[in-house]
Amino acid sequence: MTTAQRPTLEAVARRAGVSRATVSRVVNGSTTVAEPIRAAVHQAVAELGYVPNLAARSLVTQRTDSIALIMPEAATRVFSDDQVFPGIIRGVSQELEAADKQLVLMLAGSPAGRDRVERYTTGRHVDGVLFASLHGADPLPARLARLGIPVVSSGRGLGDSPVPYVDVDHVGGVTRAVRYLIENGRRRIATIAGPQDMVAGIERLTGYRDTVAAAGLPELVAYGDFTRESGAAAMRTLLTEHPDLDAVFAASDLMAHAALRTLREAGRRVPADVAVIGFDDIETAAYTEPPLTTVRQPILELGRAGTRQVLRIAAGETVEPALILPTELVLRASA
Amino acid sequence: MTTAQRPTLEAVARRAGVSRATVSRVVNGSTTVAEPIRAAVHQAVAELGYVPNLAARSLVTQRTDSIALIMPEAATRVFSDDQVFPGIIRGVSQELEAADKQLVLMLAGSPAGRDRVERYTTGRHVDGVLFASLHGADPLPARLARLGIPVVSSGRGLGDSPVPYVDVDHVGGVTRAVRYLIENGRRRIATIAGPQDMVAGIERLTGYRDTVAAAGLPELVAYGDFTRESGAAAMRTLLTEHPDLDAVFAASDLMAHAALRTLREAGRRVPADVAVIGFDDIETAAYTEPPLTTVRQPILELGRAGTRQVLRIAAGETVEPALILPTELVLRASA
DNA sequence: TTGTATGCGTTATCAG
DNA sequence: CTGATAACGCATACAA
Repeated sequence: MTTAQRPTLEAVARRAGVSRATVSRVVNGSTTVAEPIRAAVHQAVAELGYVPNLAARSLVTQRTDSIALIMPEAATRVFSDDQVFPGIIRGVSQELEAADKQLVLMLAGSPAGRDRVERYTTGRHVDGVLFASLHGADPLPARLARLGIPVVSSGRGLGDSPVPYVDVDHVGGVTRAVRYLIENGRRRIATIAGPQDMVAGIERLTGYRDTVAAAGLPELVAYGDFTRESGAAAMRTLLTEHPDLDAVFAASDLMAHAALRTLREAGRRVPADVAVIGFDDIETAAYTEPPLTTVRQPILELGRAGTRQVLRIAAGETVEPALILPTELVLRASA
Repeated sequence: MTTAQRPTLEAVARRAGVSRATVSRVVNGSTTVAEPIRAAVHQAVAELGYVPNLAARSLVTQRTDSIALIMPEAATRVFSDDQVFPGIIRGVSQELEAADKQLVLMLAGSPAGRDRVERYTTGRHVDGVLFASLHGADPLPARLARLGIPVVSSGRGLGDSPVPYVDVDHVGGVTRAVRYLIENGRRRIATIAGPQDMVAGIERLTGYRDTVAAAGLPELVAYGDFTRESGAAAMRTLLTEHPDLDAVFAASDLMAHAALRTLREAGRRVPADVAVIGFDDIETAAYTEPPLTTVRQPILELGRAGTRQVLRIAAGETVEPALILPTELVLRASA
């Protein structure tokens, strides 16, 4: 069933009494076609319900008008209640819509997924590739770039790769947050760090370390992986090891949210006893109890900027090897 | 730059000293190839870094090995902090990964976006289409189906369309929730209804209406659009119009979350003064203050089931016109 | 301005 | 089991 034989250029040409080439010109908006002929072709197209076969077109034009967004991350992780990935997707989507390109979303958590991604992109099914949420020193971006595929990374990867990237100012944001805590008299400032195989995790920890060290304060560190569960566990650890802490900087809002609850369960008042600052400024941050003071990163813009870079490379332009977007401390009630 | 001329079947064939046909057989895993030749071809493929051109393959096979997920919804809406869309994407993604197909995500909020979607899908760039979050009586699914494109809707659309769908048991879930409130002595039960241009909004309201009516209780209704802001506004309206209400059923967890906060701001204790039940069971529900009692819908499974149906249709099988997944009342502290 | 002819890279049909 | 060869549907250089 299905597959009601679709009309081809040839069919339209016969119906309109012209050649295939002419139909092709009309369909692609060439201006060098006489008005009456153009009208006849348009009518034939409408009558037959002709739609160009994109595979055939790609074959000759060498373009697909679609861009891949690759997240080397299990789907589970990408779509937890973390707003970061959705935000990036949204930014990418906006920018592609403006450019009239299609978004091909590829989650590459498993090894099989990574294979698929590689086959698909190297198979020239997309005009460019945007990576997001790189772990460790992933060799895939550089490999694709070497094959001549336009590729950009949204959020820097580990190691030095020749792939252009867009990222936010992690260190700057964290520094402002920790300084704010210090200025408000906090002296036992702990941190719930993010995963240390990601630049975001590493740099946010660096920002914390440098700032407390500069103030002559001790380092109180526990590790999480940006999720709520890991944040709760890390907060419990911190409370056990450093019961006298008076502030916590969490490397993600989800971990901060969990810390808030864990602190309350432990009988600590926020911010009276312990001040809490997060990182991200996801929507939920305004609805926690108390509302969360946090470092806002321009997630949407991260996706948009990355996409613009890919499109520019695909168009043959050259782009800046790095683009850093600003972060900002958003004051609410938790610190 | 870029475009380092990619090797073709032809090149591999020359290098291996065989014909194109043979290379094609090896690449596609045909068993009718002598072992030494197969080895030679594999080596040539590896040496040249050959990757099949997917457009060319599609052109002849009439398949693309990719499925489109269409959300007729502005990106802003899809990726707010609502967990529903991400959950569906995740389910679809899992199922497609298992089937070794690619996911093409299409947000079609704007009219231009809808055009793109139509061109792209009718252009045979995908083997099938899954719709999610239909508004009103969207004619697009039926139109695509008429063109012979395998299409399924995840979440039913309004009006009677011949398109197969997968949905959850909205009415059943809401009925259980409202009955639970009644059994616990609540008598002034209000609802914050969802958008009435969506089946999910309509049916959840219906479930509420039927259940309170059957118990001889009054209908106290305010409307929202599933978002937090709309939930807060609706809650304020309800408090003004029915200050004596003792329970609220909100048609989404986000609206329930906002209701929780609005009630607290109004000096009402939850659940002592007012019981609150939501719908969805997003992750945040377990972290609200107090933790939210809610109707869980199997979001992930909604995506997975829909995807399986599309794949089956694309494989030439016929599928059930409707598939209804169960919902479940999850008791926490808010009711 | 329009038509003709060719090629894009594969797969599939047929002989051999 | 392998190799020619013909589609697949379109865009474009070139000719008219």
